Amino acid sequence: MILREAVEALHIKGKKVIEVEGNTKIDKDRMLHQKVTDIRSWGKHFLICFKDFTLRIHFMMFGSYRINERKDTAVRLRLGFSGAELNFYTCSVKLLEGNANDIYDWSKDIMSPHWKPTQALKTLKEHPEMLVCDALLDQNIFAGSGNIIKNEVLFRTRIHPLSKIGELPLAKLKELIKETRNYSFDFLEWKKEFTLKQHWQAYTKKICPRCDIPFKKEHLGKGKRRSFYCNHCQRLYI
DNA sequence: TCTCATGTTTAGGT
DNA sequence: GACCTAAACATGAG
Repeated sequence: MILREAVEALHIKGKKVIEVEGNTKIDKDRMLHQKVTDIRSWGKHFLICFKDFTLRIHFMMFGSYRINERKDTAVRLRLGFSGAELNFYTCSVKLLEGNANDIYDWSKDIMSPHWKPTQALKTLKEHPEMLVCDALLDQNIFAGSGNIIKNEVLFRTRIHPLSKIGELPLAKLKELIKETRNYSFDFLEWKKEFTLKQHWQAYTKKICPRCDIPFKKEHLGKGKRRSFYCNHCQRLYI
């Protein structure tokens, strides 16, 4: 989102790529002299659309970018335009064939204006055995959510990470969905202000700010990702 | 200096 | 095929 907004402000839409560089294995020359048709994002994917294909950038854990400046480290992909330059580092780069609208379901992107909570609800109901800690990391349900968001949303909604989706009362399930989007917007604002870390209530925390007892820290769910939670105030639905 | 982690894909095993 | 695990990526925080 932050990157997309920054790139939109460059007004490269309609402009042609005049320089490509970098150590990516993709056929980057395909973008040379091609006109950018759109700048988009879906979850953690950053997309630069061309007429017949789309460039997809995913920053994984350690990716970074620079706009109109360069880092000393090896560039994975550089796109040059007249008056602007984009540099991407240590990221996953891919060319997707066809139109992005045919590839991406925008209603699953938790920050999109096209986001549909009913869509998330429907998919969740199809997986009653799924653990909430897994659901909040599932990009097919909550595209854009990640491990920080998972921990913070479960703390805010007072749901234990090992709760089963099928055991949550409907109202609680709806609250979970709503709060995932809510927190994502807070996340975005705090990230822009460089105050994200200060606002963490659960993630990396040792003590529950609500009841002052020690948090549990465990690696839970399919991906064994870090979970910080309070055994006292986060209820286990099982 | 060392370990771990905002994430995903892929290769391999059972 | 379903399901799991480890590896790879490679930087920066604590």
